[in-house]
Amino acid sequence: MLGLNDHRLQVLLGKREAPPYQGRWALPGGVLRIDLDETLDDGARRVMRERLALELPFMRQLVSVGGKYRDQDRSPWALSVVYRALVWQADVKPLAGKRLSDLAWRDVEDAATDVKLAFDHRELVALAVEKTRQEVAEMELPVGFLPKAFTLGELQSICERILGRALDKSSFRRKLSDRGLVQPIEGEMRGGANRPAQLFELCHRVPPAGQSRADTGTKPV
Amino acid sequence: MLGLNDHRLQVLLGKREAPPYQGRWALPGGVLRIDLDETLDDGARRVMRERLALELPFMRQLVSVGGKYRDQDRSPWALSVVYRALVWQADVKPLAGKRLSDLAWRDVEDAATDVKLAFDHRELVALAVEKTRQEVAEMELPVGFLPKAFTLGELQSICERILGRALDKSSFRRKLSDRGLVQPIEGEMRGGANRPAQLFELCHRVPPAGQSRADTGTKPV
DNA sequence: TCAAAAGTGTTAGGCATACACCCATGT
DNA sequence: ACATGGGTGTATGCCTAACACTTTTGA
Repeated sequence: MLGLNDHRLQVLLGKREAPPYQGRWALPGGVLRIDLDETLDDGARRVMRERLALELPFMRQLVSVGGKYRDQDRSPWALSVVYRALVWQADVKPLAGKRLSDLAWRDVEDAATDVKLAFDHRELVALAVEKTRQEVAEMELPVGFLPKAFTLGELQSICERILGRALDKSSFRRKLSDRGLVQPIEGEMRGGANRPAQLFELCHRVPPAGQSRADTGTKPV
Repeated sequence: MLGLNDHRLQVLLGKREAPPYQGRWALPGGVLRIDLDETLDDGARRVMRERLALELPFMRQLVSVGGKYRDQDRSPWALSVVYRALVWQADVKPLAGKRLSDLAWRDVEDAATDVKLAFDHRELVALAVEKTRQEVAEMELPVGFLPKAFTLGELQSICERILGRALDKSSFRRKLSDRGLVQPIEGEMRGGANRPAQLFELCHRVPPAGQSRADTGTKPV
């Protein structure tokens, strides 16, 4: 669970109440319920719903890890399917139920280098951050993470916070329009203390029949 | 299991003897043995070893799929962790044991569009091919798939067969040397019916401390 | 009038494609 | 001699980072 606030990208960690790794920070998770979950994705959504009372549209399976010694105090073999979610921290009121004594947002840079996390969760955090940044760098916009309407400045700021670095305004906007990812709405707004900004929304249509950008790996010879 | 022959990239399919999907072609698989497999990767290796009597160095987990109705004739819930392997067809003598009545190599283009494959295996084939091609296009060389020594012509031919399209010789070689992926060996060879070719091997060292190519997503501002 | 953010245009350089060209060997 | 594949150089064009510039509002 990666969360964005006004400043930076963070990851939600919980402190484990019981062994293994008692007292260590870990990624929150849950167990699959074959009576409730029709698919893996369903299970991931259910766990998030139970924990956060929130419907998460932008979840993505990252990897599965499993092994004999993964959780040997409780089971002879354990398999975890790792999902990533993206949320606004402001939208979320996570509650430390279950087996966690505490919950906290932690900077991703921190967590990805903290060798004291439980299990292999440090690597998992690093993987999630890397994948997410790669997606944003390639302009796969974090759908479901965006409001219905946003200004280009806001969008850029979101991407910058996820990437952890500044972007060039002009290049950013050209890329957006070249690939036809967003379109203006007719109600402009956002006039805080300066020039008002045009509002945009996502284009969910297929790239409009033309050519522009296929990118299915089919490069010319 | 993707296999390369002198001409093209193919995928190994088996014909199912029993329901579900009796008589349909499917990707060969096996069940995890928590008494034998210490990790998921171990399990994947063991299944391949049992089926092909071959140690496969270049396996990669692609995705996990699971659901209530995935294999409902045999189990109320089924989870599959999908791996991809790359092999030389010539090195492999697969035998149709277990629950398969037949085995065959099939062109990947074919299989990835054949709606009659069992389960969701058409999508899985398409995914495996896409990922593999993307790796090759980005010059993540198929390690373990290459002989210890090879000529640049051979390497290019391998990549071309995987990608299913021709590559430019000059660009291909420049990319290799720019990124320091291969290095020449001092014993040259391969003089069939024309000029002999220098033999190369992979560089497994980290990019030699300099800068050249970091590519951890850290682009300049 | 000034600050601050929106919005647009231009330039320079890196990278990859495409192509042209020589080299060495067996037939 | 010539066909075949090895090996190398070069130019064109695209994409993008970098930056300069104008516009519009509130204070």
